[in-house]
Amino acid sequence: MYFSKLYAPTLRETPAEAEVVSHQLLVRAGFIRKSSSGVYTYLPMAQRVLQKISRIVREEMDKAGGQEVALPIIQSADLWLESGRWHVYGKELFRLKDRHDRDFCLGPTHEEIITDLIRTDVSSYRQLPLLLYQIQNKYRDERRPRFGLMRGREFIMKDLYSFDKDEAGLEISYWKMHEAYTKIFTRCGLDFRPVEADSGAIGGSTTHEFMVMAESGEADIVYCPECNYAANVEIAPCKPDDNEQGTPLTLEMIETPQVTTAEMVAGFFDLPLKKIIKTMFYQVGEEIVAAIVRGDRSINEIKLQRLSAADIIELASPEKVKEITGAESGYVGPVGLVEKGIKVFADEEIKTMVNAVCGANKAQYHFRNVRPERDFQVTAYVDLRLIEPGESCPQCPSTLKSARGIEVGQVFKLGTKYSKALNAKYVDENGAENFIVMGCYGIGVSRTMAAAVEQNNDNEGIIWPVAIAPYHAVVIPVAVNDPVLKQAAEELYHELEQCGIETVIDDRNERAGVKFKDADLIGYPVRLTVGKKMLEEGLIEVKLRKDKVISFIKRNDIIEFIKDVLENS
RNA sequence: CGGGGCAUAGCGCAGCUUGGUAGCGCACCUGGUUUGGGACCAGGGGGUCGCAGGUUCGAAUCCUGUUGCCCCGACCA
Repeated sequence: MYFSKLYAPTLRETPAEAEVVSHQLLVRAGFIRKSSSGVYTYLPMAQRVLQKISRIVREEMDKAGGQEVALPIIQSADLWLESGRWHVYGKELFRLKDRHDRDFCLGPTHEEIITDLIRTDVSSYRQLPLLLYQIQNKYRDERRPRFGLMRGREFIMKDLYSFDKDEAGLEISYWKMHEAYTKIFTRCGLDFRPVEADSGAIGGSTTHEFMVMAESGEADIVYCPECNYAANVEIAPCKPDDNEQGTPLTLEMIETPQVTTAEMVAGFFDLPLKKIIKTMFYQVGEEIVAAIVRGDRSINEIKLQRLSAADIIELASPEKVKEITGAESGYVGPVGLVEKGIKVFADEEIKTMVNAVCGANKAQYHFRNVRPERDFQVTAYVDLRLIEPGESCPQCPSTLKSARGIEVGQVFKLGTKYSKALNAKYVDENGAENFIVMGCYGIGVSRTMAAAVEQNNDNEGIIWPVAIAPYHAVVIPVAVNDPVLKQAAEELYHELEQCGIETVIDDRNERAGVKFKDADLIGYPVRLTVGKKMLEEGLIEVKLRKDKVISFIKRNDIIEFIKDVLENS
């Protein structure tokens, strides 16, 4: 490709609205432009990257037995009413009406559509397992689109749905996909981890999220450096720490003016934070429940939520807290709550606390020498806290580290949720009807592109992994008005192209500095400069984007050299 | 959805407080000089100042409304 013809308008300045580095660089390097909030146009460079990612995804899906389909983006409300999600999906569903005033939506995901498809055409166990996938635009009217491609309202996603006759079959499909995902992200050249995660509103038991490791990621994860354990902090199980024991003393109420936070309480009583009991109230549907953890811990709301059937839990309003306890938050505690009919969920660590301190449910007072069970009742002891780095790995004796990740894929076991809702059954070997057992497996293709940039960049620009780079190499003739140099660059360019090395030749009548800057910004893995050394000694200057080293290779050896570099990257 | 901010040329911004008919840098076009890390000189094109009302002799500037966009939070495959 001749750069002079390439539609890749680069920008010297960073657009003001771009916050994260992937957004800034993709805009600056001429890959994307914003159309409206959370909606982007992909320019030729981005399109090439997306197609490379898609191609890798397709190859691995096909290898795993998947078959590609194309599903409607405009979906009738009827199916969504049938599955019940028309009302529960909420405002994130892009809804529209046709000229007859009938309801439709733009597909945010395709469980309804695909289940509808197979329920009419799949009727026998002989047709199972079946793996169908699609790579298409998805639509979600995000409350707050942000971070460029990372959280858009229109985005490209691969979804594969598996249909099995039973749980055992689903188990096989699930791990097949897990393996395929591992291959996909490995081939894309990304540093990633599959992590155990919360299955959220979609339901189902097991789920893994595939996280590209990057500081800018939205997900907090913990992982073990020794074994393969990794989990989203939302679900990472915690082992209770041993509490300091001692002779139980008598409960006392102490006046504690203006002492409200756990840190202040600890300071006031001259005790470590771990001797404090922290009490939080949550609104769970119509009910208010209390959750208690040690002062040095945080409550994991996901774990709390899993204890109830409610979809949403949120911190109770200060008014509610006062109404129930008679005190302001800061002076609340678990004593007497169960007697008032309030459920109290205590973290497992609470159980063995001795001579602890908690709010007295009376303004300006705390209790000290509190002991669970002697001084207050709990509804249940459960794992309720947020894990912290440095805690021990659940699988091995090592300690966990923390990291942040960008979720680029997830694998879910759906079970029979949708087949039951939409009545998708098959007849088994014994002639009995059963619901089809489903799984769904998504990869954010456009998000993967952004994640790749997020993980691979420096001050100068993007550093594309070879497998998904828009082009492999750029040839820079240092002066295009020197006919000999220009000719040499042209020949090199054509030879590279003929060898299947995707190349851009920067034939613009620009100073070399401009071309170098753009090459770094765009992030071609290999840069070939044709300059004085070519004319004088027959040497081509080679620089790899990912490192600083410049080497000179004989013109005759250059093709083999580049091939070698690309294959080993 | 709560809180905050912004909207002036393709991009980044100034002008607004104190109304007088729009400017800077980059980009773009023409000519010339340059040519290994975002060159220089000269000339040029491009904006109903987000939109709609209002105040005023006169509004980018003041007032009201409205739309879009961004950030923080809540929420989320």
